[in-house]
Amino acid sequence: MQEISQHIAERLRTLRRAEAWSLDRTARETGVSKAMLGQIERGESSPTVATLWKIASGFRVPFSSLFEPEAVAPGDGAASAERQAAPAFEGDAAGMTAVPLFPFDPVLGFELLVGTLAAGAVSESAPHAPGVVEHLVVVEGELEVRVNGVWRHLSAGEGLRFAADRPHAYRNPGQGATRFHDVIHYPCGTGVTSGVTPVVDAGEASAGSDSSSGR
Amino acid sequence: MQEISQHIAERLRTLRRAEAWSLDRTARETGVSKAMLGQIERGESSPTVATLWKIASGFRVPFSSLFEPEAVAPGDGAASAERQAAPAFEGDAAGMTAVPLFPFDPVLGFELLVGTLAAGAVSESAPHAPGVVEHLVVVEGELEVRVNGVWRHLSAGEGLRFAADRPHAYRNPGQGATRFHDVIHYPCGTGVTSGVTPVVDAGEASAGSDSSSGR
DNA sequence: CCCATTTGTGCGTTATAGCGCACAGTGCTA
DNA sequence: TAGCACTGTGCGCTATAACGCACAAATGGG
Repeated sequence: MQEISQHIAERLRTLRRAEAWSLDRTARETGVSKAMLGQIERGESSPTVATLWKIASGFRVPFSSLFEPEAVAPGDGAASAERQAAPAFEGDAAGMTAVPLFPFDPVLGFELLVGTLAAGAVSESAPHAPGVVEHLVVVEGELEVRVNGVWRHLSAGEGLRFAADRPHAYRNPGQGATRFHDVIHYPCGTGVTSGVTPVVDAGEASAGSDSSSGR
Repeated sequence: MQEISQHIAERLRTLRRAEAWSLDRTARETGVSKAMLGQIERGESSPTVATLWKIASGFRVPFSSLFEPEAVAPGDGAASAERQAAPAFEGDAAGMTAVPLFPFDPVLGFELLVGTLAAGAVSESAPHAPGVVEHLVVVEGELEVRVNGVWRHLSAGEGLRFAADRPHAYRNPGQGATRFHDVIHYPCGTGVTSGVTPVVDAGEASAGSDSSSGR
């Protein structure tokens, strides 16, 4: 039985637990037989897309959420609200620093870096994995970004969105250092260490971790 | 035949066209038979999850992308790289401004706002839709954010991640205005206008809307 | 306690997914 | 032209999804 089916099994159990529905009730709400629901939950069957659609409809959740990791529960985010300190200094030979303020979040599929570039410095960036998108916002100073061979100029407060999966570069044309925020989004299912095999967004959903309270 | 299967049919055709693969080649790459691939493309069959997994593996795309709208192609982002100007002024009675620098992007499921708060001002925020997560980064000044009844203090350069689907508030305890970036992520399948029925991200599934589930 | 109802599982049957294979159509080459 | 390789489709067979039903165990009420 494949990993994807294990994930769906777990997801269905979670949904059912959350609603406190019996298999019987779930069958009535989803239009999928009780026996089949049981098979799916035990990972004994690989349901068709049509069946999964019925299930999602019955639970009134987005279809894609059947394949997602446990969403950040309303309480969890607040409970684990983390104050990110100003990042420690970290630089490279090109006069460029790029320090994570919010590390890669596999659920949201993004990270936010604080970058700095010394006056006159140029920094080349190798392509990220396919599908990676960056949004830059200049906080202080001047910044130019080369995308598709074209240098684009950004002043403080200005931003630029571009596909980061091809070579690009940064340079600081100003007299002083520049500081910017770099929001990097990775395609769903990939992360900083991108793999090329399809992954269930669950990532490390090893289950068993919440056998108690629902949401 | 259901709409979901139509969507997957289209998605498979798109993937195959993009790679310029024949059914035969695709069968070899994915391990799914040529005949079955043909059935799926013609919407004559509702594939199981296991089969879809094989297909995604063969095309080396994230599993979830089979259900997503046309992803931004690697080239498109660069071609459509947009320079975002510093936002025009826009304020409210509480001394708070929140102006989009990058408007909501349905593919990435996020938006980035530039917020300002006058010295001493307090601004309450109603809960966003369930699952919405915010990341704040203070660019200039001091900012405090109330999450779960607890005020957290942030200085310039510091950040905070929190679930935004419950009441929260901002206030500026400093002597001067504060400026911050607000990165808002919406759960996949939802956006600024959230829906609770299962939707293929590609389209508008018509379904009775019963938002009492709170998911 | 007994009884009725509910719960989840297993089984056999039905429906359909998934397959290998044959075949008609197409394009290329000698 | 004929021969060959490739392409997508249809068909019949096999495997499995999905089902209804029976049943043992659990639960709750009188």
